[in-house]
Amino acid sequence: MSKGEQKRQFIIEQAAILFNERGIAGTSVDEILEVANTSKGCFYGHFESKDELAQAAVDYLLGKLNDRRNNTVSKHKTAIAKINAALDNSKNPLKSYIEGGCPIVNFSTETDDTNPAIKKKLKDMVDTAITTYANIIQDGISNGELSNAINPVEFATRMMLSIEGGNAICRVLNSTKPMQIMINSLKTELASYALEKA
Amino acid sequence: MSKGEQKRQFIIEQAAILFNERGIAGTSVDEILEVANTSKGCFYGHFESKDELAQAAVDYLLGKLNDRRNNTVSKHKTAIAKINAALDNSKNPLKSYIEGGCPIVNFSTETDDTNPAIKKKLKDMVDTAITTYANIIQDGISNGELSNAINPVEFATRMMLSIEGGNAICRVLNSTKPMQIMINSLKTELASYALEKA
DNA sequence: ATTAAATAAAACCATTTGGTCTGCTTTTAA
DNA sequence: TTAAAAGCAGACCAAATGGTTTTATTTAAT
Repeated sequence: MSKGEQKRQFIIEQAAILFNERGIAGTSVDEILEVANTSKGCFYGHFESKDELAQAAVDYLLGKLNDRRNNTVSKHKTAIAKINAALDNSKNPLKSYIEGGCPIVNFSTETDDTNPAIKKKLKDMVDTAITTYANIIQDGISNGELSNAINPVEFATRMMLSIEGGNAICRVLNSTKPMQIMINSLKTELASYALEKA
Repeated sequence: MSKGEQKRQFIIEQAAILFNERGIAGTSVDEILEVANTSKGCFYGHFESKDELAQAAVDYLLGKLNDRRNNTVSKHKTAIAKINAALDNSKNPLKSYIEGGCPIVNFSTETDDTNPAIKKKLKDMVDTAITTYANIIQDGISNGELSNAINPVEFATRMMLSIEGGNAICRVLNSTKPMQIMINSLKTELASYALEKA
């Protein structure tokens, strides 16, 4: 990676934090320059506009989410272990591995009516996540780990909803408890579908 | 209500829609003047600053939420009917009775790091809602409608999480299905705690 | 009819916004 | 080693921002 590419990447990463914390409209280019330790000349040498940076920053954050999920899931063998581990990824919404919390819920409101390109990125991300979880559960049914009484898409959807809701609510309440309650509940429910090993 | 008070209220209501849709930082005073059909002289006659209006707009939106919940809940007699009706209030996140969707999740991100006064309002609102739902369930247990196997606070918390998550996810996906799936699931779960009438 | 409140219109201000341009410095590849 | 390319700092800009004030007109209550 050339020096320029490094700088560009650094700007993206630093801006992503601000965008994720305060929103895109709520973050000025000057603030970005400050945290990225750079100048306007440099900035506009790398990006055509603030919006181009916003797109890149969202890509970066969603990519991080994606990597983390794939990584987590691939570390485990059984469907239950995979889902449980995925849930645990969201254990602490107040101190997330992504500064500022989950970008899906963070950007959804702001971009819903104003930035269709980013909205599309978020949609794809949610679709991918739900599909991933549903497939894991479906595999679990197929190989006899889980009862076919569980509905994969339904469970995956509820899981996604709860995680995102948990992110928002926990931040508002300044407490991780709601998320913990919800994770435990989903884990218990999932375990109840486990079949005895024949 | 005097004419001036009417105008002030009208400005609040119109601004609330914009704030709720695009965020506070994402809405300019000039845009507000336009939708409220008024002038700066009039605006600053009623509000000291944009922030004062933002506070008032959030109060207005949360008040609407509160009224709706109280109204819904009081219309029904049994705990199950009350909770089910409350859930149905969020049935269609894409066409909510509050334009722009649920203000809790809409404002939570933007104000979390930037506006402690509004953050506090949101927190109080969430606390109130969870407590209300938990009390309804507790009453249901007390009067023999529900099994004491249900944990009121836990159920109320998960309910709140799911509703808010549903609001965000449905808007991202441009579909009401996730919310419907979740509502049905919670209704079924709640029904499973119903005791036979002796 | 009188008076006070409400409103519109517009000029005005300081600051901030996103963005451009010039020119100096550093990389980098031949 | 050196020249071209890339990177970068900072002055600069026009437009928009939030906010203020003045002046004049309209409306509503007494």
